[in-house]
Amino acid sequence: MSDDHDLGPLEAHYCFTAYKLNRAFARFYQTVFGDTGLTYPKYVILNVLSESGPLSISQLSERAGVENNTLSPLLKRMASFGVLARERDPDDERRVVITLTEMGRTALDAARTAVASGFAELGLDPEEVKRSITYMGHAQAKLEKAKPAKLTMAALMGKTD
Amino acid sequence: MSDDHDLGPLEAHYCFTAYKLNRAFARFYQTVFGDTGLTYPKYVILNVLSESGPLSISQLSERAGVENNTLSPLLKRMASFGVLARERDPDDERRVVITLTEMGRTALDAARTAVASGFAELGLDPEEVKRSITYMGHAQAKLEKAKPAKLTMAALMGKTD
DNA sequence: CAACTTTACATCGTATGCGAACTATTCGTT
DNA sequence: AACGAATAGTTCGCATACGATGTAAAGTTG
Repeated sequence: MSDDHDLGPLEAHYCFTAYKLNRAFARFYQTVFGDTGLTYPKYVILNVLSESGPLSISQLSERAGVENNTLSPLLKRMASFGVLARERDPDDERRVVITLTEMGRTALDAARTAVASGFAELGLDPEEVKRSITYMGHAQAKLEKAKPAKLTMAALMGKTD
Repeated sequence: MSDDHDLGPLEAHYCFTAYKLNRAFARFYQTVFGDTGLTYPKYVILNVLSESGPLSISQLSERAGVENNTLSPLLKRMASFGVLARERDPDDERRVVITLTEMGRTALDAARTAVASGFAELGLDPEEVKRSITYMGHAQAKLEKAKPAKLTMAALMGKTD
């Protein structure tokens, strides 16, 4: 959609811009990762594990910003691919500990190099990016605190009672 | 993930921030729309149709920023819900023309009111939002032009040949 | 007019995201 | 020791996103 269109308030436009930017990034990563089986969420997880060391699924959920119910199947696929290992914590069997494997480290190194190479050619303005990150962080914090009223089916249909 | 973590270059951080902001917005809309069956992509489509009048699927794809192969099933669901109508163009039977129904207009009005109400409570800084939109637009344009090299399976596995 | 190319849309297969509900384990209270 | 609450993770069902492929219709060329 051209930016001539007005989706309503400024927030709606902001949302739509974030929607398009997110998918532009998704496509960029999809192109870089090609047919390797790697995806952006998997890449994020590998990075988090590389920096933090082994984590429980809940900890990983928190650091990677991915829901538990998204992580469970995702981590199972990654484990069967061989980039990480899942193990029940013997001290607390509710927990599963996720550890990067050697193959995972190798894959991450290669992925990081490919991504960095692609980003180097983008030519983004570092000052704009830094400011944008800060502003987006503000917006995200406020959105997560919001408690908007729910639309009902009756209201959607224009029925008043 | 806390922003202490460094995903690598500034671009990677930017991507992760966009990823989280997009999902924060998605959740916000999901909360507002509740069990009505409405979703953010459907909301965008209704808005585009409301402002542009009837469009072909390709035109809608372009204005809503949604791929044709995502739109086809989406529009079928929306048509069976009753908010829009699909009709083959008699002049060019390759094309399907999408038209908002009266029910669609009513639903969109209600949705816009609910969304605006939720946004009104957010308290975002208008100047930050405007700048952010501009910067994100720049980034999106560059990402869409990028032609990054693809990672191969061999490179992922650390094999040199 | 036939053959080929292009365009528009649809389907397939697989990916993720998330609300809801479920199962298993641990912790706290009585 | 028994029971309920809380925690951790899993599964279900449905949503979207998109590369690849397929079908049908229109346009172009010789």
